[in-house]
Amino acid sequence: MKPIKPRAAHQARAQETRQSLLHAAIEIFAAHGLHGGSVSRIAERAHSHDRMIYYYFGNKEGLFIAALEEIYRRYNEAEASISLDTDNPAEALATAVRFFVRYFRDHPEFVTVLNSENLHRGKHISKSLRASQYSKPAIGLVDSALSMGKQQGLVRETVTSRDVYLMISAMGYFYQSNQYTLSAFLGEKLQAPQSYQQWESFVVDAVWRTVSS
Amino acid sequence: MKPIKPRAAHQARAQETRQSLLHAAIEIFAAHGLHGGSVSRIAERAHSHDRMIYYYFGNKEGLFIAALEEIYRRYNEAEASISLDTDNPAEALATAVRFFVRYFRDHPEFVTVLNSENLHRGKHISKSLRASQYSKPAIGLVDSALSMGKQQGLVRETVTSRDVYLMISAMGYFYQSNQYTLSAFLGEKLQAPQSYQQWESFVVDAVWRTVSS
Amino acid sequence: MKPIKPRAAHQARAQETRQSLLHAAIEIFAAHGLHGGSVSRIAERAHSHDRMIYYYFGNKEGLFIAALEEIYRRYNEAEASISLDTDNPAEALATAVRFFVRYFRDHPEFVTVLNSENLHRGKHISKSLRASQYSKPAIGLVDSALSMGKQQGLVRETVTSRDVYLMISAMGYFYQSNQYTLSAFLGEKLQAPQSYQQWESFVVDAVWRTVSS
Amino acid sequence: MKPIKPRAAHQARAQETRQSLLHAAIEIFAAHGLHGGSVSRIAERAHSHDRMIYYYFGNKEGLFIAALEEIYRRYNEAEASISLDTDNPAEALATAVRFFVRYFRDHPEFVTVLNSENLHRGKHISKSLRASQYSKPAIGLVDSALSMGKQQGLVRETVTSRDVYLMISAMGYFYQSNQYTLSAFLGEKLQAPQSYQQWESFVVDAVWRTVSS
DNA sequence: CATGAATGAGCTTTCATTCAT
DNA sequence: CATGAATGAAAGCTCATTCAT
Repeated sequence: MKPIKPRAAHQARAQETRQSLLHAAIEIFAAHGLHGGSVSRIAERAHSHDRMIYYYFGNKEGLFIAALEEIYRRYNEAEASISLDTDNPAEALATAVRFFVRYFRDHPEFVTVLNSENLHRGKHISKSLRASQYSKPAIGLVDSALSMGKQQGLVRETVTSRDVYLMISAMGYFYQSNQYTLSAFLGEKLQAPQSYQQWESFVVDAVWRTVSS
Repeated sequence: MKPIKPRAAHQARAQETRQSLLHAAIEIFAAHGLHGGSVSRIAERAHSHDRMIYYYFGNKEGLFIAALEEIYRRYNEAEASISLDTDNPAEALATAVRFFVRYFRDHPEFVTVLNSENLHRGKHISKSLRASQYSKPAIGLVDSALSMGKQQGLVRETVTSRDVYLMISAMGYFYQSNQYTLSAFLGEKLQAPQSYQQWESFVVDAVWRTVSS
Repeated sequence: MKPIKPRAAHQARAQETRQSLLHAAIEIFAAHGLHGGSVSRIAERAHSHDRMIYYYFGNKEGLFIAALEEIYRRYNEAEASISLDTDNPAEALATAVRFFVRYFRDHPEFVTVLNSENLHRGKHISKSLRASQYSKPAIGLVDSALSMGKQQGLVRETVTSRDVYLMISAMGYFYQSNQYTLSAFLGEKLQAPQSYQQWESFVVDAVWRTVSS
Repeated sequence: MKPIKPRAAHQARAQETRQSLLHAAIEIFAAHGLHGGSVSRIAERAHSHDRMIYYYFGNKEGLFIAALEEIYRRYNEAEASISLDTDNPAEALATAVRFFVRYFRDHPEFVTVLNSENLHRGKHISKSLRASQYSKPAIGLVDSALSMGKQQGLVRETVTSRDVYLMISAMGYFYQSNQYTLSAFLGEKLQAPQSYQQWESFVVDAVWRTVSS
């Protein structure tokens, strides 16, 4: 018999190392960007060594691409767990809006890592094969809510799910992404519960007013 | 008599050096972020020397703060040049929307530098005295359009200019800021004239539907 | 009966791995020197793994020693295949000269690996037991040609085979070894067929003029 | 008056730093090759810092190129100091031979650095503008001795100075360059005074026999 | 016989910054 | 007002090698 257990244990520890490096990378990249986050700090946070990053991901860029794929994977996973009220289009859309807005609020690493990627003009995501496949589900959520509304005659036929998805994302993402400059600019702490609550309601309302007939 | 002219010439040259360093800094910070942009590259692009950055701005942080103030100054300056149609609220608001959306599109350095600042949790803008004074005018533009609309009974009384300003900014800013990841995500080049045009129209429409009574 | 065949097959595969590592090592060391050639690149070229180098050769130094022995072995093997014209000393010497000059030209790995070894002051060859036994045959070739010539009264008695061997080696080796700096220095591509041909003829002539009475 | 002294002092110290780095580089590169010699060890030996190498030479490659130029410069300088006996061609040629053979013996750094360069296929020397101009003088020495001999009818007309220069260089260079492998191969310490003396005499003799009519 | 995982030292290079004039 | 020289820390990455199965 082959020594199946030892090897399995070996691989398990290896996966653990890889995963902890990846998680640490997401945290560090989220906090300091691609340039600001150093491989040694990532390795340190993962209780591993610089060398392992090169072992598992080739180089820093490979690690960043993996981090990018992972945050997209989580985003999709979270979105897949949402179930919409199939009878009430307005409520379904509101649910979708709340999901997106809250996701951006509760996952600042998603926001900052994407900003880093956009600073680099999407150079890494274009190298990723997996990342592209993550797009459809997200739009799908909005699409199903809109389709429902169109069937019931509550949503205008000319509205496209692409525009509405962008609208929702924009309003949720920007509020989180630019919270610091906006807070200074508006003289108001945007992350205060009251401020946030007002904004969420406003977005739900704005989206429905925009799409409804 | 004092040699007043020579000193003036001296100061003029000094201002010139300072300005070219500042402009170069904005370009470099916009392209590579705060960490990615090195002082030597900035000095090189300005056809000056590293040392001059310390001479005029103290350190890299001081230069970044100055850059931040400068892009806000330009933003305000541009906004001040807009005049709204005082009779037609819908058109006035549309004009404001187009101004913002286009400003973000045409000034990517504004977007990327602000993203950098937000990555650093607004650490620099809070140290700037000038930056805070730049907030009011921008909102003022939206505010005047909304006030006009409210007077004419075309805009709902409960709508706040803060929310509408955020809505417009979000939709214009996000489209530019996240263009690379969105393009990969949606499988569509967002900066293509057609795509952009559709988006601009959609934003104008969405804003009006949101605020109108 | 013992499973003799399987073991033989096993050993054959092992020898194969060892050999491919050794050949890869010679290529890499020849191209980049001892320091420039890394064990991982050698293993990669041999379609094997770093670990195998340690398995078969102990460490990088052991591999280099083995490579050194191997190129000497080949050198000797090639020399053993030469048969000289026993009647004509001049022609015999010319044949020997051509063999050496061409060997260095056609086996640049011999030249560069030896240079590497000399850079390290012969540290490895002194550890090799086999290498020392490879010396006699090479000189023997020159020696037999000279002896023949002396018997026939065509070669001066005071000439030693050691000096002539060095002379031939020097002229053949240096031309190959220093081809790049010489080409730059002389403004002439030494490896061009014409240049090379002229040189070979010159060496044949020079050697005979030097030894003949 | 301008502060000419301070600046001069400044520049003097700077030149000193640059020179000590260059000299250290030649020693280290000579001892360990391009790859084997690390910038930190070079800086250390020069009582300076790594950073200064990049300040003065751009990168390691630039330093190596400068080192290459320097050893060629010295080689030329030494050659320029030789004066040949204008009446006696045989003695003039012997003087030239002795100069070259002894130069290679006494300047092993010239030999090993050139070997390093040839290992890298002349990639650096081709980037150097100065190096190419150093070629003519060296050949000139041989050329003048041969011309003299031809005028006096002592040297064959068909002999070219290129071939003779190569012959002399080869025999002097190879003896030094390959001393360690040759010593192991021949079972004789080549750098022992007796061995060396015999070789020098042999080369002087061989060259004259080769060129004389 | 073979291999995936891990290690620590070292590499070349770039960084923001200060010194001395 | 300006500059060349110098600095130390840290960056990303590769190295030869060993461990545990």
